[in-house]
Amino acid sequence: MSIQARKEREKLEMRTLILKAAKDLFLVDGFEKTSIRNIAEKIEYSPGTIYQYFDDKDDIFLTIHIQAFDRLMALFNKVSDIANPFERLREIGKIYVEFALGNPEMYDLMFSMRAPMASLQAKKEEWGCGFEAFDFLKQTLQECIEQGLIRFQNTELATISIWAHVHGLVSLYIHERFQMLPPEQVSTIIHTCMDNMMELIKKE
Amino acid sequence: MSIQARKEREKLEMRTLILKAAKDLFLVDGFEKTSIRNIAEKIEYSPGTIYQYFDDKDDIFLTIHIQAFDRLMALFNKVSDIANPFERLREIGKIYVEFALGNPEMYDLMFSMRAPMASLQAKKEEWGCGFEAFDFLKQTLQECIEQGLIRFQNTELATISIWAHVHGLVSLYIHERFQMLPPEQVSTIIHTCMDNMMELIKKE
DNA sequence: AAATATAATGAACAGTGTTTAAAAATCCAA
DNA sequence: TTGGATTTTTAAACACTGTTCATTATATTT
Repeated sequence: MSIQARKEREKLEMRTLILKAAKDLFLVDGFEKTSIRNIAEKIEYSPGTIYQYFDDKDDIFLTIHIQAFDRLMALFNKVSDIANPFERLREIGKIYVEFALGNPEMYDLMFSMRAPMASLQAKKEEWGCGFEAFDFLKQTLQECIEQGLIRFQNTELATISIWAHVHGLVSLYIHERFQMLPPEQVSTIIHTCMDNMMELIKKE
Repeated sequence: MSIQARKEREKLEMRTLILKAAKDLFLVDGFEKTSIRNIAEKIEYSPGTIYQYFDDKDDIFLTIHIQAFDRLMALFNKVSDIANPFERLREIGKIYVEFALGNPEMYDLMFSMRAPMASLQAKKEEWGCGFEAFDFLKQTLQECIEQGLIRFQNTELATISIWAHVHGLVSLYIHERFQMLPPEQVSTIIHTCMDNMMELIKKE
């Protein structure tokens, strides 16, 4: 069964090759402006070959989408051992903002892109990492509430509210909607907003 | 000068006709999936004609964009006479959420769409309504701070923070990122989050 | 009515995602 | 090692896209 093993390995290598090329192009030119022909050209294969390894363009997106959530989740896990949930929350926020600002196109793919979410619905079983990240935040806030550290009673409400707040900040920034502010200050303003939010939700 | 006046009127009517068709299609199928040929077909003209009235697809988008902000601003003006700035803020929030949830595609065009923002930059002088809406919120928060009604010191920070919070909520909803929640509850959860936020920022 | 100016058209260009029949490469058994 | 079966890659084709432009049709002015 050695030759079959190699075949499967080669198939996987090809998939990885396509994914890497696609991701590079998505992050530079965006999802819409990246064509299958662009990806094919980059890996020096014909466009048709790509359809041997992926159903369609959305399938490529979906796979990258899942990988991105795995990456974010890996970053979150680095602070999972912080005992104080409020301090853990602060670090989660920092990681989230850093991730978003450092990978704006990827963040967009993860939290804003509209089109391919429908096809993601279909393959829901493959997609668990998104909920995982949400639950990680939720768990931390649960502990915050239990220890009476934040001005919230309902865990789910707190999770959504805080996530929405941070998402709103980075989302408006990424989509260039802070044009009424001095461009060089925007990045620091986001961090000030984060600190401010932490103070706002802190009990006492 | 009557015939020239009529010509100008006809030109404007044609522009309006194109804009209405484009808007209808944008809101149903989205910006990317709507083609110039679709718009042309809807108004029963050839695709080339559209380029007699608009520079390109982005130009059509930009015009609709401006009109949408005018509409939002008109809604805001309805509550401008509420004396208590905190209550005015509450109503602004309601209007904003209602507008976003009632016109999700249009909201997307206004606050999330990435591509055509670049060409908007170029025609910055025509675009004042966006800043107007931002300033309206800012003015209200300024009054809130002056009267010691909210737990904020900095007006600009408060404006960005609150805007981001609400934008985050409606944005995640519109982009279908609340799939971990029971679908039928999502809408009410957003409103609960809004009430919660108002309580959170309220002083005392 | 003829000349001029304006507006609408449809074909053309270069691009898109995707499908498919044919060609090339690989594998396996004789 | 060779020949047949399988798999993989390819290029062409299909139906689209935004945009441009020479031609045609319409309307206005002389």
